[in-house]
Amino acid sequence: MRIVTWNVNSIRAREERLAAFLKTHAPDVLCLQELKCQEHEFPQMLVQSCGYRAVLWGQKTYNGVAILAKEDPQDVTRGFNDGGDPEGEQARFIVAKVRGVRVASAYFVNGGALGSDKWDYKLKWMRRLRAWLDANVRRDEPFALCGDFNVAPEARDVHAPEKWESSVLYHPDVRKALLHVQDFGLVDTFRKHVEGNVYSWWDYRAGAFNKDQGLRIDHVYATPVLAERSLKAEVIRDERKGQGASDHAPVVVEFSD
DNA sequence: ATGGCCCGTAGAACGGGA
Repeated sequence: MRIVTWNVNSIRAREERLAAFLKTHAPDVLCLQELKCQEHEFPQMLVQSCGYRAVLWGQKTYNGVAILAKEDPQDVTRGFNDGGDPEGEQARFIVAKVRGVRVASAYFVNGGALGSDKWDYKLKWMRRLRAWLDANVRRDEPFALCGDFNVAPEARDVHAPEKWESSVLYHPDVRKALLHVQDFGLVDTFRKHVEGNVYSWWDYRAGAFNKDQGLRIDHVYATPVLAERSLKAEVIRDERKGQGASDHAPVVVEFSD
């Protein structure tokens, strides 16, 4: 069972690439982030013509998450439903069950600038995620937390750690917040299989991709019972190449059935 | 060379991303 996470940076701008990706890589589960569209604008017909079913939580302009699978995703829930967003929760979290595995597609908060309101919201959102895990996931069930975490966990996940330490993606405080999420009992499955400097996001500017100046911020974390089934992991770097690419590349982790 | 882009919403630049 191949699970993929991919921040598409607008689903409508990525329709051709999405169809080609589904045909070429045929994942069993594809978690998408940053749809940037409302539910009625999502390309359901295209997805179905590729042999997939999609469940999603859309939002106008910003955010938006989806889970695609070859069969209908089951037991779908959207958001934390914890009352943590008085003005309405942002579309950043969707969970569904596919072939016995519960999968979450999460779009963590970026965080703007250090010390900003968005930064505070990011850290708070991650604490809410941990609380959601505590209340909704059993440590002995096969569960995968997939998505754009907007956090690079370790120095080897950052092309220039000393420079990025003062950014919202790699600041010590946000790494600590991620560890608190992980301490629920989740394994960074990618690092079971790949050592060294491998990235999943590169800035559009400055030829960052060609210079491989990236960060690994897209992840597939799993409960131990699922993580022990992981067989291999890779970043599909080809998807970041050429015209019309998202600034994120898909991350694939393959599990035994 | 320490800056370089892309997307959606606009209906021109601007907010936002990372």
